[in-house]
Amino acid sequence: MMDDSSLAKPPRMDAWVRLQKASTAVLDRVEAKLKADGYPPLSWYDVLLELRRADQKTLRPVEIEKRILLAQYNVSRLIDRLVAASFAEKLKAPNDGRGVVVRLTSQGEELLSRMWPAYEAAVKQEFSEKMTDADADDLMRVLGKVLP
Amino acid sequence: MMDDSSLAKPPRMDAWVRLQKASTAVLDRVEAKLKADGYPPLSWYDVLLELRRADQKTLRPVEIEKRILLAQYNVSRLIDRLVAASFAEKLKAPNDGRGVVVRLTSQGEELLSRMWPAYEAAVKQEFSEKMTDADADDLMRVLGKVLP
DNA sequence: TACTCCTTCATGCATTTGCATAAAAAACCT
DNA sequence: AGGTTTTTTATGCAAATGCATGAAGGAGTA
Repeated sequence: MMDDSSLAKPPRMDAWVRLQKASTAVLDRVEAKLKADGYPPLSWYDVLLELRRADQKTLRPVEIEKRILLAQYNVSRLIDRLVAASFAEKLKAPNDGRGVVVRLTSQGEELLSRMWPAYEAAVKQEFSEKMTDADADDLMRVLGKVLP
Repeated sequence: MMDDSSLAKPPRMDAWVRLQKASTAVLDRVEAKLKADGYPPLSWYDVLLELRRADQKTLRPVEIEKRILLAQYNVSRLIDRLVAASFAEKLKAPNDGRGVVVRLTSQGEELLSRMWPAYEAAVKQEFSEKMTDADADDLMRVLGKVLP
């Protein structure tokens, strides 16, 4: 992940490499646990959670795209999968002939409730348990600097 | 990415969410820059770099699998793509009839050299520049706790 | 040796992603 | 109003990924 041509220690490049390794390692393990328990991918959870938080439990796809980190065409297809699984429904957007509106269904809410304990437990075991609150604050502070 | 059912602040769950968002956001931007300059994905760079570091610039696929974070079948196919692009070559492994050995080619080395400045610049702009060395040390320390 | 088990690597098939583009309505001109 | 640009969403096709499985050699053991 990095060159070693410069002999002076480049702590920020090391940090970059570790950031990528650590985050994907932990994410892989958390997703693996959820899948082992029969749950869908975390991206499903993320979208449904945004819907639950939203006014009327309803969002435009564009809004979903802004909140989670997915390309437009991926959001479009993820929504279709959620609809096919009855966790959300698609309605015509009022006041905008192009648009669509996605609404959380009761089955979607039920999935969120059922999934949360497993999700929380997995994150706890793979992540939270291994650090202190002060560590978490450090992460929040530093990572806040690189966000959009 | 998280529930809000508990009112007490859960700083470590927030940190988990931010870790995922920040790392994918920055990675996306770095990869986008590299692609815009006509370079292959970072996973190619990662493998070639491991090869360059290795004895004889040669590694078994299993070793690659351990060093980077990819499933066995993905490593197998990534290697095939590298070979097809002449950045690496596959040879029969000595002393192991099953095995294969992957060796960096001169074109692979050349790609590494050419790609490094673009890669470093992108990481600098999207990541390093936004924090201090002390911040990077904090990241190293905390993320080190959650690694394998 | 013969048997079983493990490791290493590849691959067919289904799902997901990326890329380019299309279609349709809105928004913004002049 | 008429014309151009932008926004919103979907989709065909190619590439990549995940999953299950297979093939073939190595390792251990009786």
